[in-house]
Amino acid sequence: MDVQIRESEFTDVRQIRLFSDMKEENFSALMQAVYVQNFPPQVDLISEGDLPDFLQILLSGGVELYAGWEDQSTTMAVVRPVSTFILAASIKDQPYLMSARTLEKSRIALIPSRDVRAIFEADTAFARAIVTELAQCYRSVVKNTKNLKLRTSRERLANYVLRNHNKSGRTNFFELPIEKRKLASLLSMTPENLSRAFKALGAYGVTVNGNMVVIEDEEKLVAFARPNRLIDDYAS
Amino acid sequence: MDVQIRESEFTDVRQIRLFSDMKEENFSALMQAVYVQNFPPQVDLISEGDLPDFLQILLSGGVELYAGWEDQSTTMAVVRPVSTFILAASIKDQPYLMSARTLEKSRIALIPSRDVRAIFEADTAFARAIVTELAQCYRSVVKNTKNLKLRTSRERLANYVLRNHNKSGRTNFFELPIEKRKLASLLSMTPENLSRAFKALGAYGVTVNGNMVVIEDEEKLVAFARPNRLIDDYAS
DNA sequence: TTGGATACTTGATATTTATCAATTCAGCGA
DNA sequence: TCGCTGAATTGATAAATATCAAGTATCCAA
Repeated sequence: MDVQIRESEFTDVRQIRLFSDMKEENFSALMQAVYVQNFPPQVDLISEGDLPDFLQILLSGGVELYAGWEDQSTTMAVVRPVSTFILAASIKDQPYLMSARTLEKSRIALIPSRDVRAIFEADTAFARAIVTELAQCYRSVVKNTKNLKLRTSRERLANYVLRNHNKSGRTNFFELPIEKRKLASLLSMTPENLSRAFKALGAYGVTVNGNMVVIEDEEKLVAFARPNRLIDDYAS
Repeated sequence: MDVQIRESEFTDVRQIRLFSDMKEENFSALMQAVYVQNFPPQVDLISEGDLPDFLQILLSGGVELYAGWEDQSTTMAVVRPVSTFILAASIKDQPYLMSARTLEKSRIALIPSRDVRAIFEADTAFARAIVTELAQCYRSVVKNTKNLKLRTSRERLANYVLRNHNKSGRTNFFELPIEKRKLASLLSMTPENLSRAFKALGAYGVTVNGNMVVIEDEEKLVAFARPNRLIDDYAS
């Protein structure tokens, strides 16, 4: 089952912020402990409540983070390569607050949490990178909370469209990276409501055909969405 | 305006997790840079979007963290002594995502962010403590997101009541620590809706009189609220 | 103690969002 | 290519939540 990490993936991992400044010897030590697995779509990787044995790094594919309560479930985030997930639980050695499953065929590197914590003690650059990464994660969740608390579902969708529009190079179209029902859950709405919200954005020059979203009049959409850097800017 | 930090406060600060394991010399160095200010109620301490000059430590009183978008505003959290706030922004040297104002007469210690970052480099125990603290903050916000996305406003209120009930030693009553309209905003509802939600909890043995909340039948309330450790447990 | 400001409550109504049911559509394996 | 399955859409309705408009209670300062 387990496979060797590929040379190109080794380089990819080295380049993500969390590892880029580490001493070579410490990075090598971590990579010694790594093992890589391939997963088909829709496979559960971790379950909320479990204890974190591994820090996971998504090398290719896509992962959904979701959470449940009673008989409900909601999509919390979507992880794209190359990036780590469930860092906070690994560091604190506390139970996961979210579950994770693959969205597509995915390759994932696993580093024993124990090793992460060990190297953290030994490598100041790594420690600093972890702090930066955690602060970044924290800020992302705060932005998401503001998005949820201050906007209606239509406004959330409009800003989601704008963010993806920018991410995909400001061409006037982009492809939805996830199923609509997952997008609905991510934006805290029902699929029916999402469908109607997309229709409503027609008035601001947005048309949808399957996964394809076309922005015909960015200005109009911006006027409606009123994006804000303290909510929608992922970088800061 | 500025005043000296008191001996007892010095001890209080030393005891919070963030500082408890630091080397004595580094802690002293940080405390050299500290200055303390007294604020009346309803004073703005920081504004979202500003750059973080200081790490702030609430010594006594209470602070509200809030955020706005367009002409709306929402209470994001309430900070109680002794604890730090806006740590993530200070560490990342990025603009605040939230504003802060005093709820009551408060004493606040301010440490220049620069000094915090300097000592962070020098003291491993401090670095580790910051990581733990940030991971904790991150997990709190994730729990809050789950609370928002998975529960109705009544369920959020019921669980809020239970959490405060537990915090206040499981006597069958407690006093609301903030105004109802702030509580409403914290729980993402209108004051009118909060008022009605409290009434609805009457069916589960909750009665409210001014700030006093009485829990007559904990079991009934628990059956309705269905608290969950991955949402409502602040410790883990 | 008294007046005024402000919070809180209550009722009526509007808006937003969810639910339920019925199609329609799209992808995929036989 | 057909037919199956699950996703997406659409319409009708219900529930949750917000808004608006009075009123009532509470707190604080003169």
